[in-house]
Amino acid sequence: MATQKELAEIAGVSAGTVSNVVSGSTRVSDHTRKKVLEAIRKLDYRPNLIARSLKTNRTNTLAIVIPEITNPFFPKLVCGAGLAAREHGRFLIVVDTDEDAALELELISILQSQRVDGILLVSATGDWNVGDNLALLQSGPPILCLDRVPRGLNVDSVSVDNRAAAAMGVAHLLSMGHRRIAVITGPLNLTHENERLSGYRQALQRAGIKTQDSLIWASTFDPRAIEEACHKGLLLGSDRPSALFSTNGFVALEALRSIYAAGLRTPEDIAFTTIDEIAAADFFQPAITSVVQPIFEMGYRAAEALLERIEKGDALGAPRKERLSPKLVVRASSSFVHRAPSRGRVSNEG
Amino acid sequence: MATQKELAEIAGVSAGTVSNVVSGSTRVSDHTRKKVLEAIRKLDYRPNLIARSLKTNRTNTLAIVIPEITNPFFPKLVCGAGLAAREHGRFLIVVDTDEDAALELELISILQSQRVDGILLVSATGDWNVGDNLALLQSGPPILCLDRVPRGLNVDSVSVDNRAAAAMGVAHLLSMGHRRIAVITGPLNLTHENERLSGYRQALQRAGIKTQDSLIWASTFDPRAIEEACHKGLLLGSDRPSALFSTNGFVALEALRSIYAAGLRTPEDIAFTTIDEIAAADFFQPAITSVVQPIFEMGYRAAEALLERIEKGDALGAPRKERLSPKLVVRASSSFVHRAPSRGRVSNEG
DNA sequence: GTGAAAGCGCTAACAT
DNA sequence: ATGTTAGCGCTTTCAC
Repeated sequence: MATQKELAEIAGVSAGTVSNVVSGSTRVSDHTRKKVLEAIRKLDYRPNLIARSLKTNRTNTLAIVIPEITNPFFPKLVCGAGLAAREHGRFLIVVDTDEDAALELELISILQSQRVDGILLVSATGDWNVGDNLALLQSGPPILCLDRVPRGLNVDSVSVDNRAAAAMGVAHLLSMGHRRIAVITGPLNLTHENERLSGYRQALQRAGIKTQDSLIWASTFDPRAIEEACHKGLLLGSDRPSALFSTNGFVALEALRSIYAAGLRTPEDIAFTTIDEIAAADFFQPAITSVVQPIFEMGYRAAEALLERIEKGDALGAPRKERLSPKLVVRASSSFVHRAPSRGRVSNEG
Repeated sequence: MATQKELAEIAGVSAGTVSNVVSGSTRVSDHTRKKVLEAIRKLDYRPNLIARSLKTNRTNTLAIVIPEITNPFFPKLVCGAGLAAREHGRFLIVVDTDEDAALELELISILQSQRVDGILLVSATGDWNVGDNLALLQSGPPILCLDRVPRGLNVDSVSVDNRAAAAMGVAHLLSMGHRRIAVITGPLNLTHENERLSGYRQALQRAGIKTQDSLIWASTFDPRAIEEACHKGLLLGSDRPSALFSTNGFVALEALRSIYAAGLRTPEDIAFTTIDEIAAADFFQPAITSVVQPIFEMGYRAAEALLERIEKGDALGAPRKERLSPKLVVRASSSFVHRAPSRGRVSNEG
């Protein structure tokens, strides 16, 4: 691949002048510019950004690190961040950690070594105080946590008010007349899942209802674990909760699978509400009530905030924790249906 | 951020020795190694990959360029490619073009300037002969086209046998007794969509059935366009096709929306089969018959093939066109149901 | 307006 | 085994 030096020779000018044409920093006469552009065309010249970055100490690149690209939640986040990055003339690269904390650490380290200008992190790690990796993150280009805000990482963050989101959904179920409401969560070592569980407790407490451990189904992102938790919970028979609240879309889809597999219907046998819209949501009959997060906006806003931090650095002051508001979309799955105790039943019919 | 020079000073050795410790190329005595490692820890040193790449002329990075990260098809591709890249010690970055040909070109150009070692391209551009951008792609790091194989880009490619995939699906509908089969496609300027249409024609021809233009619903990736095409086609009343074949998962989901919105059922009112599994497929009642592509494997194989090209270069010979085989998964939506002509009806009931 | 030259951080060939 | 040095391709003073 051609270099500026080669261009300079062909165009009969100095390398510095070529650089001025390419990056447009200094004024160049129309005549020489033309000659240089001609040479560029002839040699298929592409500026070597590696060399430029080494010199200028910036890459014009932002990275977003996500745990699981196949979970439809994250692509939406990426889209928002991508738009903001582009609007600010930056390039956004996406990296997938496969929900693996060790891989996440390695990839972040590479990105830092790559000298990206900043990193948007949706961490698979709930607590960065564990281990001695924290120092690595504190030095280097700015990191902003989005969606998930791990403990021990004192950086900017943009996330949804998770506690309010859950409280909102559970309060809605309460308002529909439900009193025996179960919650199913993802891994509780993740702060946002924890916050959502706490929102569930809060809503019940405000309604004067005592939380029961048997109604808190703490699970993981493993479909089998979710199925197991649901199966156990749904087997309660006439003691079965009248409503189930899921703390995220991935778990929700698996939970619905279990509910249907058990031959139960929403909302007749068990009412259902979840945080996040589930995939192909409009095909569900009846439609699923959801607490909707502004995912795209969260990505967009996060990239904006990260860029501000990059530009201003410490002048921006201490880490800024931004929270966006979710909103409730009421549909049919959360209704209250009077139920005779005897109706409770579990089957494996498809 | 610390440099090797600074490390050298602290450790009381030369910069070259530090480099040897960091990159492990030459043997270093345990004693000096220890001193250097100590300094690395103390200064939070992260090697500057920019500088390394400038020197070594490789970045250890592969890029995958996809048209639309929110379409669940592409994340699966990314996963496969990511695994292969990791297994070969490379870093994979993902870039989204938003199905925009101009943006795609710009992003590829940046990646080339970034000197990634190779690019996996799922192009939004059907024909690279148009315009004068071809030269840009031919020079620079190797590109491999996957899934979609645009015209005019003479590079390695890995894709599915699209013609066979469509022929397989349509042949299945024929075997179920359907004779009047419509097809709905994405944009036909994309070669893979074209190949699939051609597979549809082939299957009908083999069965001795003449294709009718009114049964070929050429659409785009715009949901409204798909809806319109379906609406028009489904309005045919008693003349309505007895089966609909969709050439991809995105279109399929929108088509099903239209079918249901028209108050029709699969397969009773219109049988349905599609290439690709649709999102939340197992929730559809009856389940949707699909021609399934080996998406993950395609991504994996593509990254492998690209790496071979990177290692061996022209020694590998002319561009290699690899085709993977799809397979048919028969479910309930494709059955044949005898239909009284009068049953045809269109409504807007939800 | 243009050219000459230094240097970004690193690797690798060579010298010791 | 370790130090010295040149140079990757670019930007950016500083002269002219």
